[in-house]
Amino acid sequence: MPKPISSQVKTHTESEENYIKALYHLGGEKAVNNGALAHRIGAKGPSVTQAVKRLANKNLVEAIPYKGVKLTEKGTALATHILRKHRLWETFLVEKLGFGWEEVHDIAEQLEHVQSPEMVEKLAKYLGSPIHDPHGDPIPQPNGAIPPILGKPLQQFATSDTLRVVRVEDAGTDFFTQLQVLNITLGSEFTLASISSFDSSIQLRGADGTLFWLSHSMSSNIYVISL
Amino acid sequence: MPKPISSQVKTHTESEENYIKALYHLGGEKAVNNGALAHRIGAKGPSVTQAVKRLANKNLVEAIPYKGVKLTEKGTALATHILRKHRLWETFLVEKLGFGWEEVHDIAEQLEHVQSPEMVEKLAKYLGSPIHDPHGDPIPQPNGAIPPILGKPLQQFATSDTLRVVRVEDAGTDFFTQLQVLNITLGSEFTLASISSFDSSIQLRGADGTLFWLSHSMSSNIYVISL
DNA sequence: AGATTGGTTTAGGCAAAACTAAACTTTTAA
DNA sequence: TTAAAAGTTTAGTTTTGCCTAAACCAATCT
Repeated sequence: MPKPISSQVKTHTESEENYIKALYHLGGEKAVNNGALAHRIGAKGPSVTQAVKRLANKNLVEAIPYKGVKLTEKGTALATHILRKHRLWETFLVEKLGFGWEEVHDIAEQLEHVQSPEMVEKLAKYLGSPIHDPHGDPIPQPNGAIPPILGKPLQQFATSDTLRVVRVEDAGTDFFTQLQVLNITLGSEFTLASISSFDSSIQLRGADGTLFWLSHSMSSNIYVISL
Repeated sequence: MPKPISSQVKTHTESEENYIKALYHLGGEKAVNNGALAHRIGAKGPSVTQAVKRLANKNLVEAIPYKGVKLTEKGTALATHILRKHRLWETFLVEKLGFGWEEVHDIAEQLEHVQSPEMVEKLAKYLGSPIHDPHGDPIPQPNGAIPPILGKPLQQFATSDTLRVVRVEDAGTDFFTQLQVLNITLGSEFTLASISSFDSSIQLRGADGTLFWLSHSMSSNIYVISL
């Protein structure tokens, strides 16, 4: 068995990839400051300063001390590629393995670090080359292009509008279980029955006529289109 | 978006898991010496000595200096679980994504480190709870039980036996491409036409009557059953 | 403007995981 | 049975990636 060496050719560490992801999420083009990055990563300031130096050495970011960090073109390309993997895996976990929305994030966070370009494209094909993941988030394409971001928050619509849920923000387990309780999924359709002028909570009427209220913090994470 | 911290609960590092895997492969029950482990992992002696200490602290192995290392019960359980993941992922890559035999090992080596017991079992179910992977190797079951190891090397059969390929050893890319050239896959059936007394190469007759020779190094990695 | 506050960076530690060189066992062979 | 060869461990270094404490810049508030 001529297989002595584990021939993994990892071009980036997981930590590096996590920083790149965080920067993309927080800033995109714009510069991000140390504190925000530290909070997002879940590390302390000095760890971030240090990590940023390593990333700068690899030309993944540009940093100005005391000012902020931003992704280079190379860094942005890496970020979208990781995001592509993350969202493809989330799609796989939900559509093929039958996981619920709320369960897939942490697993996809591990899977996204697996490095094999061929696998990513075979996976995409296997899933039917989706352009949105189970939460409705756009899946970056192989060339880095980002499909349209669907919908607007419920608040931005008016009473008696007919709406369809096209995207939900990943706002933690409690949010998702509440969605499940209310039987709201991607594609659900409602009419906007009323908006409370007191706390801006929203009342919806389901297709079957049932009425229910959504708190502001719920509705601000639900994105819809008007039909 | 209350998602500041990446909540990966990794109980073992990848390096640790690789050592455990290697020990299982080399020794199973028996003790393994430093050199063999170093060769298998692709590291030098001192790195191994050090790693073994870390593993011993976690009660995954028992080590006697200058004598050897062996897995504890806990270590063996971890090893079979990793092997289960590895072989399930290989099955996925071949059967669902359409990869060839030879391509999947390195990718599965990354996927096997993803830690989510729920995912492993959903994946197994999704694949039809297989007990052998695409190479014919047994997939350890959730309780740690190892399904039967199929077949014996071609050498052990006699002229005019009718045979079916049930397993191939993972002997590197060249071996697999040669199999492909010869159109040999799991389930292929042959009769053993002759055995060279000179170099113990083997001549097979395919179902369609075609005759061809296999070198000893090829045939020793092909496992068959007699029909 | 000057001082206090807040955010950032440097300095110095620690653990994992690899390495080389040197010391130390164990085995083999004269 | 002792000496050389082979294999293993210790000692000390490196890099990644995190930490705390202390120093340092920047922005605000009186």
